[in-house]
Amino acid sequence: MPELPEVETIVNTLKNGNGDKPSILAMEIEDTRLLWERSLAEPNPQEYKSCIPGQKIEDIDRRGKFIRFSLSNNFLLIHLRMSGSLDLQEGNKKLSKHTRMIINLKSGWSLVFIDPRKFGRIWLTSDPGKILNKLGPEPLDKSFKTEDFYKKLQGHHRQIKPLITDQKFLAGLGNIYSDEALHNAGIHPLTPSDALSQKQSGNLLQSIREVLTEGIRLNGTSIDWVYQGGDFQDQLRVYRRTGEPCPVCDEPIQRIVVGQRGTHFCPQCQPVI
DNA sequence: CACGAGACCTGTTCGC
DNA sequence: TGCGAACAGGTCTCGT
Repeated sequence: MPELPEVETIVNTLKNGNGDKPSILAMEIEDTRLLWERSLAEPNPQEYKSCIPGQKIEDIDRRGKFIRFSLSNNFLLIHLRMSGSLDLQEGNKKLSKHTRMIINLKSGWSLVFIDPRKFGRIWLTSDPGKILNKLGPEPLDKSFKTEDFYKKLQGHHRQIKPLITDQKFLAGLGNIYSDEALHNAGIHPLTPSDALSQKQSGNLLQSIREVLTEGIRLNGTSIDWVYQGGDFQDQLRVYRRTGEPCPVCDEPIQRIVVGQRGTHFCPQCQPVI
């Protein structure tokens, strides 16, 4: 489900609080419950349950689509994959049927991991780098330059869409924002990465940054039951708009499958190279 | 190396 | 209305 803007929104909400919900920072963990064991990637459930209590949540941040909680003694990483969500709830609230893990806090609040499709994963580790260091650069990192992006594109001969959604190549883009960025940049999703000019590469990186920044500003994209509270769905130009007129040229938006993902583009604005 | 297919899962929407 | 197919903000592993 969530891509970079949705994960960023979730992290900000937990960190700063939101209306009637407090910040989770500095809260101390009472205990944890694991309702679907396979959600836990590491360590084993017994070790997990014994290591968690008593630790304090000292910081929360995002790397790619991973959420990282810095605890007193180690780190909790959560990847929401397709359908995961995190919510800070009052301890006595009735649990959703799809709750997979709960962390009860001494404050009386509980951090609840809900994940209907069970694809999400949780790691408790003292070495988060072993997981996070595989990720490519952060697209919004200003030290990541256009020339770096161009060189990286030239280093592969791959279809551009699957390449920019490959987390080892670039961290954080998924199906929605890649389709939107490619449309914004006027690049066909099947274009070979090393066929892009310097100018096109620059346009693409700029488009990626624009859609992500706007996505974050609007708290992410809410297109169905999976993620609520965002407004970027109103800005979508091609994603899930098959047959609708392109907002730029009125040509009907087409849907094809690329790298096994539904892919939406305008045949007029995004010509095949 | 690049790419497609199949797995992992459950829920919603589409098409006849 | 009903029922199966298609589809869904992701990623891994295997075969070609």
